[in-house]
Amino acid sequence: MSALNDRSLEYVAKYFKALAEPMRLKVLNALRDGEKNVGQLTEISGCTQANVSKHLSLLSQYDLVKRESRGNCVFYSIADPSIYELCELVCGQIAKRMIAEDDIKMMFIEANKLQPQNLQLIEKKLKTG
Amino acid sequence: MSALNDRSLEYVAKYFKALAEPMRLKVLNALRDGEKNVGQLTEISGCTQANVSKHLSLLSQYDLVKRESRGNCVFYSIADPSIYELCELVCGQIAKRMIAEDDIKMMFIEANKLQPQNLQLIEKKLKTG
DNA sequence: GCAATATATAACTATATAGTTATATAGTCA
DNA sequence: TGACTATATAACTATATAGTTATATATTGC
Repeated sequence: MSALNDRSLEYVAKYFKALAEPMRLKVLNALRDGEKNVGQLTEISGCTQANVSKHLSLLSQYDLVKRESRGNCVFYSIADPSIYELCELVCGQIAKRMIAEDDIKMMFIEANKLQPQNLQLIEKKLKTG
Repeated sequence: MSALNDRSLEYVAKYFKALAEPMRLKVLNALRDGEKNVGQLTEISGCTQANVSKHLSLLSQYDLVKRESRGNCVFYSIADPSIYELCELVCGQIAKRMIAEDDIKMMFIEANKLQPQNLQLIEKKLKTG
């Protein structure tokens, strides 16, 4: 990434964007333990089949998943396991942050003698900064 | 990422989203060789100062950059160099793909005895799949 | 205090896209 | 062939956000 031109930056950005969706991450996560068909992924994801298909189409477009139709079904699988490295890197950083957040929460609770039920308020406070 | 709940997935997705913008990648790239102030980043990015400030604010929110105001200026720097690992991973995958694309282009040109000027048509074709 | 500079924010527009429902397409089995 | 199942797509709505211009907020030096 020493001398990336604008076109390359757009390409990289689009790649990150493909991973920047909770539902798509959920699908990719579901494919960790092997291929699944659209029906299974629909059930796991908890949203409509149409939506899952659209996400799979996008993931396919970026070569993040492989598509193979067998009989009546279409099976999807991870195209390149190295995307999990990406996720792990991100998760590592986020884990640190979550722990930090939890620390803040604990301190907040201590300091204000709050009931755990009031955590929602704190969450809100943390979100808005 | 073995048992990520929905909240965690959202968190990871948001993190990727912070990196899913060409302009933000440009800024991060500009910070590779050390801190820069907003004015410098504005010049490098080629967009308005307001826009750069907004992007920096977002990057700051995700702890991707550090903020330090000295005198009249505000200097930003990379908070955690490991984001470049992420980018490198992505770039590696994209590089493969770009080369593949170029190969297709060459074959296409050969096969159709096209003039290089007609590359736009091919680009379009490749985009639409 | 006042002018000048640097950065941040508010208000707005335009665009992209996640999600929905309804429908089309393709494969299976009688 | 026709009913049935599985997947993909079209059309639409709602929402998020990148970018803009104009303005507010600091900070410096006079």
